[in-house]
Amino acid sequence: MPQKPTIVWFRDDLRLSDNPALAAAADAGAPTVCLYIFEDGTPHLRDHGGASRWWLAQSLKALDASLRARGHRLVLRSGRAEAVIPAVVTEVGAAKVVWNRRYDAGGIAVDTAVKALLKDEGVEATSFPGNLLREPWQVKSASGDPLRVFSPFWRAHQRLDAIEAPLRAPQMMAQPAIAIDSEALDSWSLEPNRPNWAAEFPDEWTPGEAGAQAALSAFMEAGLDGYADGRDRPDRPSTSRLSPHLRFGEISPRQIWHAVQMAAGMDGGRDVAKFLAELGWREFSYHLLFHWPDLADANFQNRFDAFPWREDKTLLAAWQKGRTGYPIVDAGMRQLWRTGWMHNRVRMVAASFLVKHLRIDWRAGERWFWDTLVDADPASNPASWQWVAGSGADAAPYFRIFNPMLQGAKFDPRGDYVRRWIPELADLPAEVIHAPWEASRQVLERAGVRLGETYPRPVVDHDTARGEALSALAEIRGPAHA
DNA sequence: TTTTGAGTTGTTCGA
DNA sequence: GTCGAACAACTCAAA
Repeated sequence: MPQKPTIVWFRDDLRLSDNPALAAAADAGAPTVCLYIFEDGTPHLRDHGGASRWWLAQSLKALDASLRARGHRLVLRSGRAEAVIPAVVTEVGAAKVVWNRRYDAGGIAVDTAVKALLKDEGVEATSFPGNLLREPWQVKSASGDPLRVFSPFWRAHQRLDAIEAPLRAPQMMAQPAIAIDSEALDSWSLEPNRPNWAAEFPDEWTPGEAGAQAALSAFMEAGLDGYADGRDRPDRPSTSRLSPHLRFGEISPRQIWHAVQMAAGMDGGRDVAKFLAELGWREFSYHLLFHWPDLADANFQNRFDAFPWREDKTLLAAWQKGRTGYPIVDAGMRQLWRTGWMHNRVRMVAASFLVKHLRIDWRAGERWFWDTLVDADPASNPASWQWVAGSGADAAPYFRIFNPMLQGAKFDPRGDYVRRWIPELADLPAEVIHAPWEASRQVLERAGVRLGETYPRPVVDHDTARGEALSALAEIRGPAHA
């Protein structure tokens, strides 16, 4: 009598190494069925955005290829997990289902319901921690409460037990005896066509576990040294670009943590500490999402419920298309559209511009990023938008309004980043490239720039917009009301 | 128990 | 030119 199979339910953990659910299944020696469910359309779950759908398609192909190299395959199904899981359990006669946890309210609700359904059927269901360094509820203040400020959170996080070493990919996984139907990936229409706006994505990215490991190695070779300062420079390749790999769990934070610690020796150093703190921000975002489940919908500070946001479709569209007339903002928005990613420093400037200069609700920006970022993350995206808006935990001071010209001059001093993404400004000298409207007529003419024709004039005046933002913020000043 | 100081990412103004 | 102060309100931990 062969052992009954175990179903490994893959979600945002599309990797074989350091995958606790997969390792547990393999160690138990039962035949392993590797399953992915496309759950879009499930109520209270957030559907993938467009760029995420592209990445997901590539990542599923990569995972399937790795499994096939081991004589396995990835079984694809779509629909609601509460229906799909019991159906597959019946089809294969599984005795057990395992998965790695997720932390958004909708996902938790689905997983809890699935677990209950399986229990009723006498099928074992076990979830594992695999996608964070620590479970969100493990980090607490001295009084046992969740933390709302990053620094105390990160200190408390680091005071806990050492981070365990990552798990190896399973050597052996027994095959199920029967063939299992799989849907065709193409039938999900994850990849765009007419137009194929992702045409340039493959030049930028290698989704999948091998691509993630390669990105980590490349970063440790070239980017980690000098990271503390270099990470602010969008004109340089000095960030890890691991975010989409982490988003889909092609690499675990624990693998990154250990690789970087190993490379740095025990004492670390400023660059390593700064980089690991970025993992800390991801942990903090999940901590917030777990304890405040409506993070993507509701102002963390409810006094912002009274903020006089502007509904202006024209301005929102100008921002989305990279046509605000502020080069650093537009370069970022165009990088986002073309590559599915934007440098972190520019994200802050572009987000601040939408929220403060245009006074458009941060949720509109959050949704745009959700749709266009390959790393669109259910925790980091809303947490960071709220941080920029000033409505979030650990709020930025309300008076912190990024000046796009100063930010450009400081972090893209030669203008190379702007030139790369806004070719119509490529011939402008560095002195005026972050404020073309201040250039003389001759300089503009020599560079072939006609403001209002080849490149927009600023959609708002910085000083005016700043003043208006400050008075709008003054309106909602004062203690938060319960 | 109360107090104190610091808190990812900034800008402007006036001396 | 440089430099420090000012720009809220609140959380958290150390003293």
